[in-house]
Amino acid sequence: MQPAAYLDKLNPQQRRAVEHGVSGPGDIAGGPLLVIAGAGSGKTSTLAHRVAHLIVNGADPRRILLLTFSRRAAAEMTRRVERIARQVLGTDAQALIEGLNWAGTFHGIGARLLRDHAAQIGLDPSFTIHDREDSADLVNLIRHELGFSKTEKRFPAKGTLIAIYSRAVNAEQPLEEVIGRAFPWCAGWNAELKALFSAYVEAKQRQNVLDYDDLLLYWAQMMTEPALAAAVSGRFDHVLIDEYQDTNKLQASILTGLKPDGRGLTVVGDDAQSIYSFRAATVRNILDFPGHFSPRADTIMLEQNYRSTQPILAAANAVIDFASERYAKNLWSDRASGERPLLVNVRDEIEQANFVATRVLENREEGIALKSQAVLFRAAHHSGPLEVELTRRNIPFVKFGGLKFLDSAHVKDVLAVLRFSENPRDRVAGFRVLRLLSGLGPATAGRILDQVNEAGALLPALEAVTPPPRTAEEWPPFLAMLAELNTKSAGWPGEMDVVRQWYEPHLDRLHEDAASRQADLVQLAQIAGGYASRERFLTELTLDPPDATSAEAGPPHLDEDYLILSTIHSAKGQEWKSVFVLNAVDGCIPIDLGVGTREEIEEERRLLYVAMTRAKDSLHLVLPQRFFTHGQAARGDRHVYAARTRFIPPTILNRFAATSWPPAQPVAPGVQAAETARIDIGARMRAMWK
DNA sequence: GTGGTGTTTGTTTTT
DNA sequence: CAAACACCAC
Repeated sequence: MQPAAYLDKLNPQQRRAVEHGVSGPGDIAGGPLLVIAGAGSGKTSTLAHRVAHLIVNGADPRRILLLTFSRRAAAEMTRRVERIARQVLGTDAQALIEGLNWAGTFHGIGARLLRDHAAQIGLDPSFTIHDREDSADLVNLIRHELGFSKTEKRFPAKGTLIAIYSRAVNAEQPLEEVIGRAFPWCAGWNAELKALFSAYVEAKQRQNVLDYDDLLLYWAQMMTEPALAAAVSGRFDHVLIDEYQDTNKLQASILTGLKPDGRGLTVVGDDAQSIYSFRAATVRNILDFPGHFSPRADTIMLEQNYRSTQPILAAANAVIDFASERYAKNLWSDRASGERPLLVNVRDEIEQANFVATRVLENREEGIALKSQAVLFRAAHHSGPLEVELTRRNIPFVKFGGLKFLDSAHVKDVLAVLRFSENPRDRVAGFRVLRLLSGLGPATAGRILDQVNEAGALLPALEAVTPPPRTAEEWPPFLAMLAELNTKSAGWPGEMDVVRQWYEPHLDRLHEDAASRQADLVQLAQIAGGYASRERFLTELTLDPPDATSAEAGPPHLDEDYLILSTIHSAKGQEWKSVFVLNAVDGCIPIDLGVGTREEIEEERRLLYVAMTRAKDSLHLVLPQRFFTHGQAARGDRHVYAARTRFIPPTILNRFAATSWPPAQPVAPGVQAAETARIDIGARMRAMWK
């Protein structure tokens, strides 16, 4: 074997990271390693090379745990590992990489480990998983049961409650501290909150459901029990974690349990890109990592940026230079260019949409595919006017982030039926399903679920129920459907069709726009076909929902070209030739809700940094000057004026070029308005013949 | 108890 | 401006 020729194109730092602890074939157990990887510094490539290098030197891929931030990232990583390994090992690589099946998110891997070890921790392996909304629904149920919905002073709403609970769990902080620091307006309810959370935990256990936090919490608890900890840790020789800056204390505890002495442990991340503190992620994890071990973990910095041109990087660096605490690093690029990032002033969001659509098409004429361009924004609804404009101009786009189609009522209904069948004790699912029947409200549903619970089995209990008179007609088909699911005769994904067939008349009755919702369900059935079983489908869909509406639509879309729309959060780890950042104004970046504490503002600053560093060749920040306020008639004129984001103060304006759009014209305002109108009508006339 | 109607509220990012 | 909530008629 040619010694490590495949490592030749790595720079010295990357190469050190890849070879850390690997002395030669068979001798590959190194101490803990921290890689601080600046934006665009080849982080994914370095991690993939390291995994491949370990395997090439004899590591057993079945005993490598690779924790990533999303399943998409895990798939991408696996693909790259395979490509690298194939260069060295030829066709043998295929079989080896198939063994690399412990790659996924903390939550996904947690779910697998918990099912594997369910018996040892008193868990029924058929547990179902509640997403955030299900958890909130269950909390709400308890909130009512305990009488907190009728308090004299307003009691926190379900969303707030689950947020408090989740933060306490993930930050490993006592309730008092969480409320004091993050939810000061909820102070004074400590005793009530404790009672409520205690009831919530009991309810989850009775119903055999786990929420997102439980997947981590149970895993962490397993690691505190020596025998179990040994069993779990013993599965893995190497543990590698990507995006470590976005992990929380609970996740760090899991790692400590897995690899107490740090041998075989590699974490990679960039403190400057930490943007998930609302999920209790703490940059302290990455800052304090080296000191957790003795001797200290080795730290390697990747500072050469291969992605962006020098002017883009200089502007991004200027923005992040104001950050208060971080690993000092000096990101540099040798991709020269004369083009500074552009600050584009536009009149309002309508003009912003106009500008972006126009520039995107111009870029496309110059040979930059739509797919190589992205529009990024702070909040999902910021892209609303742009989506209208893109549709009008027939520019295809795919949107990442924001509302998923899994959140729509009809999709949740169908999933609830499957979940109820899988785990009859799942009360949130059962409640939702029963209430689909006409004449059956919350009271009756609650009573029926109590009976199911007592009987311990779904079908016998339901057969014994006398439904209310108005439900009588719909009851037998309902039971027949559940019975068919129970026999598993339809197989998977056949069961999906069984449910859809039963659901169709209810859909027609409940929703005006039944037809378009029916189309969504066809798509859901198609997605279902991609999973091996009902259990895997339900679990993985909850933990890794399709992140774009048309992302899973299948092959027909693959060769089409489309523009990327994405929240900044969902843009993590990605790059495009041309990037547009919408609403680079105070109130949007930073978002007006996020300026409460200094930490929140710092995180907003990092968000802008992440957005800017996605761009390879061209970067536009768009600044609408007026925003029309909500809560007025469609053509109302109430508006507010916005200022340039505070993260680009006058002192660093020289890193940018500024312009206005549409370009100023030497005509009177009245004439200009008339011109705008004429263009608009012309477009409509042309559209008539499309 | 259910389901329809009118009123109020609160509004980010996601595993 | 949508969803949660309160209220009222069957």
